[in-house]
Amino acid sequence: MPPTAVTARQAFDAIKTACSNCNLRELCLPIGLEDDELKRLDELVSTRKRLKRGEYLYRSGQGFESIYAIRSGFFKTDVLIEDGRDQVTGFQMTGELLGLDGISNEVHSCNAIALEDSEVCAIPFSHLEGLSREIHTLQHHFHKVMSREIVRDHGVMMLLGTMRAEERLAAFLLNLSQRFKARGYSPAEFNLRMSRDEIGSYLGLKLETVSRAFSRFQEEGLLAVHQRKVRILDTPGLRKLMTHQRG
Amino acid sequence: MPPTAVTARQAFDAIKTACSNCNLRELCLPIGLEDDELKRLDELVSTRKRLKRGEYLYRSGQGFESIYAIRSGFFKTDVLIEDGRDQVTGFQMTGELLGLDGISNEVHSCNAIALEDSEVCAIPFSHLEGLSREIHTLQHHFHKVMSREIVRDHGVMMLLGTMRAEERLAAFLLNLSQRFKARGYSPAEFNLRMSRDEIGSYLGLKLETVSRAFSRFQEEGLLAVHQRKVRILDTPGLRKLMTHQRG
DNA sequence: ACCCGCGTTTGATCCACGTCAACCTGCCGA
DNA sequence: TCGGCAGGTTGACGTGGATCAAACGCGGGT
Repeated sequence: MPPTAVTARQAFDAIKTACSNCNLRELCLPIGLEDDELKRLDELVSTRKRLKRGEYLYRSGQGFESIYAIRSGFFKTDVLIEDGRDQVTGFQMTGELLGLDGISNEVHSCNAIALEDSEVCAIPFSHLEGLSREIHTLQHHFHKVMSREIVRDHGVMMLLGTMRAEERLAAFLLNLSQRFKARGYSPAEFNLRMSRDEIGSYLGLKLETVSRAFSRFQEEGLLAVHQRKVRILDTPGLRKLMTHQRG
Repeated sequence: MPPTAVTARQAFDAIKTACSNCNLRELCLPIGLEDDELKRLDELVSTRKRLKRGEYLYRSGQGFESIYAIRSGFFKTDVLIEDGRDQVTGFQMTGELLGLDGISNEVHSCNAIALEDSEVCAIPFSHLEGLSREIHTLQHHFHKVMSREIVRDHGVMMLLGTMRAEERLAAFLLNLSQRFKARGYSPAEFNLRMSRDEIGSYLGLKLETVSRAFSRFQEEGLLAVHQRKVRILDTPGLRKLMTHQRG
């Protein structure tokens, strides 16, 4: 089948937003939907949006009307308060949803910023609610996604509340590793999309502490770091460090 | 209308679980429902359950099938990991929902423990999903509740990630105060239902640090504490301490 | 190829909170 | 009434991570 066999129609289909031909459908909202249900989901995922590195997808205080599924790229969400403090509340990658925080008050309660050039599908929330009233599977899956976010947050609370610096970083790296793996990338070698400062903010540490922890892991042969390039050499070692180290 | 005018039927109605005559209906799931919708919600809130102080409502790992609305009492939720660490992830009071964490994996991911004698309404989750497919208002309200939980968790992350001990305690007390107020109790004077250790776990501090912070607030005239009895004397002072104190 | 600037690394010092330990206090049961 | 004890307070001391400061090195622009 030579390239010339690609019709205009096919080219259009390939470009247009559609869950049914998105290779993330096993990762994203459509999980478990039947073909005909998937077609209906296509209808509501109307808008696709590209963002350059550093661009805001939404800002705290802005009106909420859509949630966003990440098609490609990498984001962070953060909260900031008047006195200048800010807390990175999460890093989101391909297939994950952004904007769930906005549902409660119809206003976004954090900022979402692209850490690399990215693309998202905007899903008007009222449409999603409408469709999930009709498609049980979609409804249930959406509830699971929200619940998973709550569970994840509890994990971060545990991390921030009880772990020491190196344990936090180990937990962070293992989590990233596992998520890259789930997306078909190497769990052992990846590029960090965020700065030491952003990692620090997420982990409740200063960038110097993060940097030192990286250096220490390297000394101990747990991983190889060079700037933002990380190669994990000893996953069990990291895991042990994360759970054990008490007293 | 003398007491004898209370019929058996009315007495029964007063006792039986029913959102439509629950005085929490403005606080709890039924918010915004029409009378006829409220009646339908009554049907699904089938079971009421009493718990004594210290009893578990559910445990981490247990199968999930219901969420719970607190009718009266006070709870904590916590997560614990093998090595003995535990993190209190929240304190819940009248009108709040418990169990949202269980939706994601059909298994509870934390423990819920009554901190005083309490009563909850069990809401079978599949029924709730069913009904919320029919009642838009209920669906939307439920989504808001879940989203609010996410936003709350972000607030705790901010607290754990960026605040110093006294700021954390101030934030905690102001939050409690505001929630008591919303329930018609005094925002200035209340009894803590939890120990210093539990507060510490929630705030990522040791009980000694919590105790010292209390003493310091007392010295500074911000509040009067005696054991678990707290009287807030200077709300603006606490608020200032919470947001300002940088450098 | 060079320079400039930001993100990162590394070192020296400081301090908030943790740790350890003693003591206090209100409560409950005998 | 008393004794025991769990929870809370207070003090002395240690330490992990923050802070301050300096130097490094990579990437982008000219």
